[in-house]
Amino acid sequence: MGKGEQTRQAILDEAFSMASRIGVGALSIGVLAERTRMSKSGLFAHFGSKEELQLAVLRESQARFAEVVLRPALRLPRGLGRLRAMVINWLDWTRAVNLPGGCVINAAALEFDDQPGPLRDEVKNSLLALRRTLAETVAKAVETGELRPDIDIEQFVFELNGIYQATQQNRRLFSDPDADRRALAAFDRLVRDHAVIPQKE
Amino acid sequence: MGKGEQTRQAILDEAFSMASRIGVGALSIGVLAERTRMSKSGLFAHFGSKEELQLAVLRESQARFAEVVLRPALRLPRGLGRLRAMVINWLDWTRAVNLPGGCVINAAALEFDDQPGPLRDEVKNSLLALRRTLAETVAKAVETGELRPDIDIEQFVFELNGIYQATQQNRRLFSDPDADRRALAAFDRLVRDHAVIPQKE
DNA sequence: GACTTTATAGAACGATCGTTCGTTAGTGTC
DNA sequence: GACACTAACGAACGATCGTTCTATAAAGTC
Repeated sequence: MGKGEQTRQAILDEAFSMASRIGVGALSIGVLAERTRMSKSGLFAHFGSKEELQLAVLRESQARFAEVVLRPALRLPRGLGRLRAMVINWLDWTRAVNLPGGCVINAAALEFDDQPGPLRDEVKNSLLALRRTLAETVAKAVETGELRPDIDIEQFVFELNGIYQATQQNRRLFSDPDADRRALAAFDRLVRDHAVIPQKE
Repeated sequence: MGKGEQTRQAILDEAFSMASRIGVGALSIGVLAERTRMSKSGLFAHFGSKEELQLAVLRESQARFAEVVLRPALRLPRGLGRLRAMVINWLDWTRAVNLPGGCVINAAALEFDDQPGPLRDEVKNSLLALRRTLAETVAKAVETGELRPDIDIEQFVFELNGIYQATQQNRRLFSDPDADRRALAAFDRLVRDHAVIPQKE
């Protein structure tokens, strides 16, 4: 890795953590330069524009997500176990990757959802990709015979996302110590309602 | 209503709609003055500080929410019907109140969840109040004998919030026409799983 | 070690930020 | 019609914004 690539990565690291706290939109080149002990212009040269920097942060986030959440889960045998692992990784991946301020992309989704442009597109594609992966994982739990073949997979993913969002809000805004437990309870109910063998409780 | 109060309200209207699109944090006094055809200083005088303006927007949002979502539902007889009405009002209250960019407070929750200060506190209190109202409404559906007496009400509200968040993301970011249907499906499943008489499908 | 390429710094740009000040215009009261 | 009070303005403040230059220092290549 050349010198340039190295500092670029260092900048990105700092930008990543900063964006997690204040949002991608509120990133400032001046402040970022201060934190990385560089000149504004020196830092700027690595990206060419603020928007490009923001995009880089979003891509960085996506890459780490794939590394920390998806990859480990996809190494497990397909089926409910893999799905469950993926969801659990997802629920607290921001801890695993040292993101003090929560998922950058998820926050950006609300920030840019009605501001057309490259940033919004990047966010959209990221989240769309995640949904596809989740959908495939659910589909495979159908193939293994653990989930019913007639389930609405889109609906299933929709509800998974709901669980994630609710968990994040409880954890981050309300510091709720029960957030994890609630998330798992919701997930279990979701699975139970779509399992092949209906289990009375 | 005096002249001052009148323009203050006009400013707030514009700020409200603007904040819904770009976020409370990105509000700018200069831009806001332009849009309301006032001078920056004239506008500024009504609030004294930017933060006070932002707080006013959050309070405005809370007031409208109570008016449009809670009040109509609370006039219905207590029980599942009221709960359902409340949730339905909640799900698209931003349309009813002409908020092109989605709920201001909900967006602010993600924006400020790790930035301590008055804004965060205001958001937190708003959402906490909503949760309390929802919890009471659920509790009354237990009293009427429609929901089981042993249910975990906090968990129920947790999942309601998940449904809301998922619906908003599907609608706003992905322009999903099925968002409403999915939300109702999730709500019905939630109710069914906690109803007094377990209904096989 | 000379040479080319890359990386960083420094200074300045015009624009916008939130805020302050002094002043003018408008409104309501006696 | 004089008076007090409120509402709005215009100009300016210092700070910061993203960006563009030009120049210097470092790294990589032969």
